[in-house]
Amino acid sequence: MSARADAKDKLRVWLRLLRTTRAVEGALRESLRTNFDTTLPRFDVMAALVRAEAGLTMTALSRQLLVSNGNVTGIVERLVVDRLVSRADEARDKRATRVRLTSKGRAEFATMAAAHEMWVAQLLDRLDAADVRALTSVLAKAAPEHLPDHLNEPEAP
Amino acid sequence: MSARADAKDKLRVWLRLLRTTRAVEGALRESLRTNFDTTLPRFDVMAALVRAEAGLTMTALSRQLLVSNGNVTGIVERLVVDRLVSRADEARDKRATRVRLTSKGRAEFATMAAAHEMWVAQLLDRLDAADVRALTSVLAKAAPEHLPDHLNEPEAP
DNA sequence: TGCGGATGCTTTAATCTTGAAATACAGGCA
DNA sequence: TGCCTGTATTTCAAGATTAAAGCATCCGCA
Repeated sequence: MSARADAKDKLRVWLRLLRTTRAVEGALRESLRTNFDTTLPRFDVMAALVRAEAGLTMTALSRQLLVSNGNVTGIVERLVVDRLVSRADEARDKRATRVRLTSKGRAEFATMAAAHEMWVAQLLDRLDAADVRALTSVLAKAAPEHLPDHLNEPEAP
Repeated sequence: MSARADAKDKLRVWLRLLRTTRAVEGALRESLRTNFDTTLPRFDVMAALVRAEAGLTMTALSRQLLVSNGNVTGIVERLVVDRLVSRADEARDKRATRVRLTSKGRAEFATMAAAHEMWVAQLLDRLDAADVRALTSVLAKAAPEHLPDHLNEPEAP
């Protein structure tokens, strides 16, 4: 196959990927809003934090979510106001802040996460196990780690 | 496989899908900014318009891009200021507006689209033809048309 | 004809998002 | 020690995004 045809096929599949992702994201956003009165970015931040018992720095958060540093500041700020996360000075590095889920945040996230998992399963209802495996393996090859430099996330310390 | 394990696998693959899409989108956004001093939403609107010789209404645009109607108003407004698209009253329906690429818009888009296609091909470099086919067929099953109602786009008149 | 619900669009407030600039601190090295 | 560069974070301006409200128009139907 010519490089030109290959590029066209990749463009087509990229557009399809983008469209599917947007549709699923939109459905999840709507569900989060109507059921829990919250937003996708807030959910994403809490999801990143729930696995980090000891909390994460702002930079670790922004790298994990692939969003800008300034963006995280605002989302965390609003979560702090709602007492869902807390901030504490990092002992070893006076520049850094350690962000953690509060117990309230942990409790609320648990409820939302269960619903979220169910919604995703419903949205991807038509995919069978083989589809999921195929998708997983293709995405592994195209994964962010293989993309240009500035998108790469340095390994944890 | 249990429904529960199935749900977990779907959640995992969804997170991977989201992350990959974000990484590619981020790279494309950066390339558009540094090379053409424009943004992804502007590019998306122009891409939707380039295939519609006769133009599109605001609603058709917002449905095609899966974004809200109010959002399109703002993006088109800025494109009009830059003389890349034009607005005209729709003859048959006084509520509607028909948006078109100007010749300047068409020319600028042609240049950007060529680069964009190349960038996408590079970003998806590691996928071979079989991967692209597999991805296409899986996404076809999970496509937006199969997602909840409010995400569906009614067929053209 | 005229009513009533539906549709197309814009506006608004709130949130999200980015990229760049500014501030503060860290760490290596002369 | 003192500087220089790099890192962590916040702030800012501009743009993007949504949901909801409001206005104008359309269309089916009594």
